[in-house]
Amino acid sequence: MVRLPLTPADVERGQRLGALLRRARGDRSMLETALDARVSPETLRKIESGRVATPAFSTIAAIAGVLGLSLDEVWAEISRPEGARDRLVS
Amino acid sequence: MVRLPLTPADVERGQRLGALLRRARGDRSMLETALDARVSPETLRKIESGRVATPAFSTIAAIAGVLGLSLDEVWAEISRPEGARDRLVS
DNA sequence: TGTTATACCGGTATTAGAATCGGTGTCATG
DNA sequence: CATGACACCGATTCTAATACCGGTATAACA
Repeated sequence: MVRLPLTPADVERGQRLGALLRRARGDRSMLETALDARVSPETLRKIESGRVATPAFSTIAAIAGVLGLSLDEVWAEISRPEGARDRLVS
Repeated sequence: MVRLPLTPADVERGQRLGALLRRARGDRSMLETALDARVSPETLRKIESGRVATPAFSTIAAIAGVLGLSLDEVWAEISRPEGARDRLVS
């Protein structure tokens, strides 16, 4: 294998990331947020909808900067499914 | 255009990111660090040598986690070239 | 109604990240 | 000297991120 396909864990983490960003955006315009972060509105929409599982570090950093989010907190949130519902393979 | 090529600014930021990670790794083994972060040793080497300009958020988060780095501080360091006054490891 | 603005979606194009392989250099230790 | 363990490099493979396009839907408003 050369470029491993996304694992289900990757996909789920991407969905949590998207949901988090959408919540944090609140009632702000998606268009304005994307332009402020200097990313394409399509890219922001795909990330928010969970269709981009592993976006670039710089992309997330730019969006988080616009939304006033801490990258450390974002990572902590999405890497452990909140609610402490750890359903890993035992 | 469809997928914009990397800008010189992207490349330079990638190089700063790599240099920062390498300094933070200190005398730790590159192999051990990569395995702990669950990334390929080649990937870590490419990021440290600045040959991967825009790595994935999850990749950097995993490496930073192993090295005990704050993602917010990493981003702050590499996104402003002027403040390149890194006196972490001398 | 028609217009405007935003969000959403499928399809597509193109670059780039992530990983493997094979080989080289080095340094320690047997 | 030989061997083993890392680090490094170039080439290659293959998937995924980013972005643009055309179209649809919806709501606000003149």
